Amino acid sequence: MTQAPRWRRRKEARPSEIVDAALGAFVERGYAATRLEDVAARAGIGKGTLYLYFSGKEELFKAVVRQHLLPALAAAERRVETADGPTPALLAEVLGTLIAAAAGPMGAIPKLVIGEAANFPDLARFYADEVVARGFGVLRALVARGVERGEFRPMDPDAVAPLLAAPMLLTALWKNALEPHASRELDTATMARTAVELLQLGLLPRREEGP
Amino acid sequence: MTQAPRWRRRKEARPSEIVDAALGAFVERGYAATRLEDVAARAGIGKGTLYLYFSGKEELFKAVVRQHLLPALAAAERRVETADGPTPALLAEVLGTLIAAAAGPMGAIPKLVIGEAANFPDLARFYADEVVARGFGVLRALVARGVERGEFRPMDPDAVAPLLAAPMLLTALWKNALEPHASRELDTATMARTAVELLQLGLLPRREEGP
Amino acid sequence: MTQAPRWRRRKEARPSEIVDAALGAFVERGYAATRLEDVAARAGIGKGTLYLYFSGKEELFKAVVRQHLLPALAAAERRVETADGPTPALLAEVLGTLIAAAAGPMGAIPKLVIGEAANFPDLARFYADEVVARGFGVLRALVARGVERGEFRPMDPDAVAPLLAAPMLLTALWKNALEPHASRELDTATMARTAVELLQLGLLPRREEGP
Amino acid sequence: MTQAPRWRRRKEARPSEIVDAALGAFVERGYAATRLEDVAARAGIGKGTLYLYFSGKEELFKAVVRQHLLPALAAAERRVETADGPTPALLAEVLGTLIAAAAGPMGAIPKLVIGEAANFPDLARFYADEVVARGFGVLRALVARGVERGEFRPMDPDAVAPLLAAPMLLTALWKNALEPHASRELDTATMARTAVELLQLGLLPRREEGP
DNA sequence: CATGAATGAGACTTCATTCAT
DNA sequence: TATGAATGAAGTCTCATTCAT
Repeated sequence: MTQAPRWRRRKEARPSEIVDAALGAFVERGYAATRLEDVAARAGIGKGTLYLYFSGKEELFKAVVRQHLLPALAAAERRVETADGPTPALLAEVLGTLIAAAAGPMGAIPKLVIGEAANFPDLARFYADEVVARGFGVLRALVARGVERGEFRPMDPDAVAPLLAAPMLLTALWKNALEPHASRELDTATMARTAVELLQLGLLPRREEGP
Repeated sequence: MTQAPRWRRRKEARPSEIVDAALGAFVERGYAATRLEDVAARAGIGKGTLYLYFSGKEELFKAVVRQHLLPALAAAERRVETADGPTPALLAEVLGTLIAAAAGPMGAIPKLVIGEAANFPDLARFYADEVVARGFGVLRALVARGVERGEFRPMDPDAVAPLLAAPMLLTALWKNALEPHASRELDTATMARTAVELLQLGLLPRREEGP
Repeated sequence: MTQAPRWRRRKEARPSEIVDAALGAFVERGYAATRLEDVAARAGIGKGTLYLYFSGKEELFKAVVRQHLLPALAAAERRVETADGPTPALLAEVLGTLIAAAAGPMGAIPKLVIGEAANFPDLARFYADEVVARGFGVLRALVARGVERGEFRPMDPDAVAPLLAAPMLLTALWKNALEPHASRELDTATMARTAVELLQLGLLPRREEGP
Repeated sequence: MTQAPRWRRRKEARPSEIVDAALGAFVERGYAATRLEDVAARAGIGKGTLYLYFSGKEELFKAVVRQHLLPALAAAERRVETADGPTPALLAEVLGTLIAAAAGPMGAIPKLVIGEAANFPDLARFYADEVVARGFGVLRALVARGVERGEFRPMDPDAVAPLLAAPMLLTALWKNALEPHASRELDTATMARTAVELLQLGLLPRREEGP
């Protein structure tokens, strides 16, 4: 149907297949302990084929981070921008979604970036400025919206945003790093519900502060 | 009093000096990228001398974690157990202390453990069960105390504890992994103050819930 | 006259185009450091196409040597065989031509062969026996001619031939290997003139040796 | 007897042992085809030990060149500077020595440098400027001495020097690269004698040029 | 005929660990 | 007890060669 030249079809799918394989491997063993040969095996290709698509381990790592985080982030931004309705409900929804996502495999990425930040300064910068800052931005906007509409107490959105993100981070790291080895589980649903409840209450205007 | 000749003192201090050197090295480069030769150099000893005190890199890593976390944890436990006075104030104090500590070099340890959890399952288990669980225990006790004394709404302390820990974790990781590379700083003091305010309000009994 | 369709011309030219491309690449980077992909690119063909004409890198190398040296050698042989006139003038002409040729790109071939002799014994043998020996043969014939005609002192042509070849070799290697990196140039014309002068005088009969 | 610290004795001999082993290996197979593992085996050490003394293959190569050529060069310089007696005899002695040396294993170094010049520009520059230029300098001084003392015709020493060097170069390359594979040998002694004879005669004042 | 995607053997290099001194 | 020279397993990366298209 498409006029794709013979081999291209495969070639175009490859990078993304490799990145997926790499994510899996990195998540399981960490960046340093992952052998490129394993990544290749997971992707069902030869060792050298990796180098047709990525200039080395480092580039592959960066590609993993970029490919898996930016789409999710963009989705979150859009959700908040286009939302209407009461802010507390929006907060509940966003927090719930984030925490649920953090419990999944995507939550392994922060672990990777945090662990390797010292060895990949530019990746750390990218992650800090483009992912974390943008993520905080979404939450800041959410808080500002609530404050403006009188649904939240007047608070500095810059100071509050990290606190909204914190439960998600904790979930991501616990679920992807420690829980597999721990003797007790964390109930994500309860976690999310409690977080929303606690933060909502913390943000709502106190009665005596009202008019 | 002890008949130990002077130079024994040095010998007895060695393991701890080495562990300190190792912590510094691990924090700066991560576990895998740290060369034992660098640790030895930091400790001012020869490469081979390390092996007189630790059986290898792995043991050294575990010693780092054990040595630096358990004392802080024990201190926190004692503080809560022996405290009297209103719980909200105690919460403020504990959270403030924890977040401040997380911003310091000790906050680098979670980063290490999280990053290497997959490669050191028994260390991960140790950390999850002995450090995290015990840490949560302190916070759980704190919440339970407030609930019992009617200072907090009735809530499940198990569900709330992680939420109290989350800002500390975020601080630890941000300060020790990303901020050195990021273009913006996190104001720890504001962070702590806002966290306390938000969580206190979220925990306090709502007026209409009172009698 | 031939019924070959036009595009066959291209096909027939291919091997020679490839050999030219290979010569350029080998000369620039050396045999081992030359990637077949670069040769293909220089020749304007695909990597796999090389293998339709040459069975591998080694064959290609041999083809380069054979194709570029034998014609020049045959020309030199013919020149000496058919020459008449005084031998000193012929010596001057031949030496001048050889040194001039050595300064050009063809002079890069000795460099290649010499550098790879150990890895290509049969090529080394071919070069030693078919190129060098034949080349020496031309010079030997030249000297013998001069001796026979009483224009040169009686000398062993076998012993003199290498000495006539030496300036050419030095020129070839200097121009093609070292000069590009050196801070001083070699003046080929002066070199040739001085060589001819020196060798002519060295070969001419001394007056007291005459009758 | 020496107060050399335990391991030092060995450590100090090592670099030179390794360089010797490397020279042998490079000469036999060429730079690119030589595996560091072979060099190590020749030196009787482990693969990794090489890296305690040389930062890599490239450094090792450069060390080989520097270590083996500069002493011989310095010796030649001294010989000419301190010589007295007639210049033609000095010329005979120097040329004879050089050609004899070129026929030995040291003569393999030019082959190496020439073959790898393109891949080691700085080594090529070093060799061209420090070895070749200095070598030419010795010969230039020799010629100038003869001219000044009226033992040689007035000639430009700069133009003559390369011609004196050429037989040595040819000997070095033939003996070390091609002859092992060729069916005929080059008689070094005859070569040297003929070269001296030819060049001396070429340089001596012609009778009619005298007063 | 021509291509270039895919491969995997092989080389360089690093570094945890050992052990003679 | 302390050292650091030595080691070799293991990992990253290159590139000649193959073969489906």
